[in-house]
Amino acid sequence: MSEASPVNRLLRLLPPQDLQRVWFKLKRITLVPKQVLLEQDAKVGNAFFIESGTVSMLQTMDDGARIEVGLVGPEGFVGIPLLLGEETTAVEGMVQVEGEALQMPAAAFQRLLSELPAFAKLLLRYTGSFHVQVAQTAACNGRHQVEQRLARWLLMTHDRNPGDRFTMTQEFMSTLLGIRRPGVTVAIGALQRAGLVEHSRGAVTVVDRAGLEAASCECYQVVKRRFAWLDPVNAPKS
Amino acid sequence: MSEASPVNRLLRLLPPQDLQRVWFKLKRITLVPKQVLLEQDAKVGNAFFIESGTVSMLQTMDDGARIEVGLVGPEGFVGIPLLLGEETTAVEGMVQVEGEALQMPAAAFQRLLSELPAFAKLLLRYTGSFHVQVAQTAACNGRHQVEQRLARWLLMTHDRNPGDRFTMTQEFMSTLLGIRRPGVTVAIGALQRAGLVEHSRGAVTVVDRAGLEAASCECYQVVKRRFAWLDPVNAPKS
DNA sequence: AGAGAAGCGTACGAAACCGTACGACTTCAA
DNA sequence: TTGAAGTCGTACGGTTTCGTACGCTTCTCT
Repeated sequence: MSEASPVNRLLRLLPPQDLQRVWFKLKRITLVPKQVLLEQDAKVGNAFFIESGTVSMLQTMDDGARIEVGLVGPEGFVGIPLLLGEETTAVEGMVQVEGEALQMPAAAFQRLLSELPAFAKLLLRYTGSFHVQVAQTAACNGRHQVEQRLARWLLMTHDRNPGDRFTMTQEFMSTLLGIRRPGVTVAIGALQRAGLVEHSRGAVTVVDRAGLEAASCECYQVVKRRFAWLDPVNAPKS
Repeated sequence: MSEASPVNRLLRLLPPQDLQRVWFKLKRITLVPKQVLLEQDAKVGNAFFIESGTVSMLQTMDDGARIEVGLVGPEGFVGIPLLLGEETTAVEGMVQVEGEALQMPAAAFQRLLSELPAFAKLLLRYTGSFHVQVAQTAACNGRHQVEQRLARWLLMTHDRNPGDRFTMTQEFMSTLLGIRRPGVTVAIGALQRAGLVEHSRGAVTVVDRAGLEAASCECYQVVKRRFAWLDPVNAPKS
């Protein structure tokens, strides 16, 4: 890889000389939907800085049910266990929307962490924000209704991807939200009747973003504010 | 404080010379039920190493509803935002069961983190385990039933406190679980009829721990395994 | 073109849980 | 002692969500 010009927000916030050091160890890869970056209870072999697309962090239950506990896009990275000194991960990382990532082997990642304090500091701060996202999801799952949660999820996905249309089946959304597939049909139907989204076979389009924010629970805003520190300064969405 | 002899697992796992350094900055305080250690959206003034009792990490919703997203006892500390370089906390820390803690001012805490790599490494690893606890709670809140969740919560509290009896109103439990108060009456009644617990006005007693584990969801075991690395070697509960 | 698979809309009874209310009993302070 | 507040058991209708099933449409492969 020649010139250091990442899209990833964390990498862009690095001091230029640190970025050079980090850049040498990165390999650009393609993210394919349903691709598993972090396998549950397995060793973490790489860290991934997302360049485009989104990755879902999932818990798998004993009965095989899965549910999303966090979402990572170009604002973040996958591989928190490496940063915190854990051998394995309890949370699975699966690609949700196709894109690209910059991959770094675990050994190189950990060496750079100890050599570049700014790098470590940045990733730790991201970890804190991500932690809030997971905590808010826990609260949201406990108290809020399906329609609100779906609206929140659409907004989070919208924030992390260009354009307003996402390839996404109801089946997949139902898994991430931890609900029945027909539950998605009903909830998304309600959002569509309200003129907030449009959906067709295997895709959803955000039509009225402000309306969608009003339809979602406060959890969206709470988490967004926590991530505001790494937003591009002059690039609000739409 | 004279001799460095903490109960707290994190402090006990420190190298002796590091513990000496840390010990000087600690002040022993009493934890009173409902006391707030970390105020939501406020600056974090101190870190707290729990010596006895438990502290709930809570999210407060816009409608005033609260719900627990994590639980800290003598195995851990309160103040993760300080470790990760955040100014404020989005999660409230409130004492759930009375006890004691060792308190350290934020400035001293951060200085020691940079001077004692083993200290920082230990707390980061704890943060990883705690993160799993929150993620599992998110999944649990989304998929599991009230009775299972209550059983899990009783087990987590039991692990972190001596004896089998806890002072605890149904009202308080309902808040932590994010459910109605009569929901607790019903759920705890079912557990009592099954001979797993006994409850009277303002208190719950664990009677059949193994049975309670069977009645809870797998979330309990998943999280417990993640915290096993800091268990006392020869002190399994009951 | 035809068959199969994938994705979606809808329906229905059942279960879980909610919001609320009320009464009984206990504790505590005046 | 007596009132007030705290705590708990119970009940009831209403809402949300579940589990499941079925049929329609669209896509894909041969």
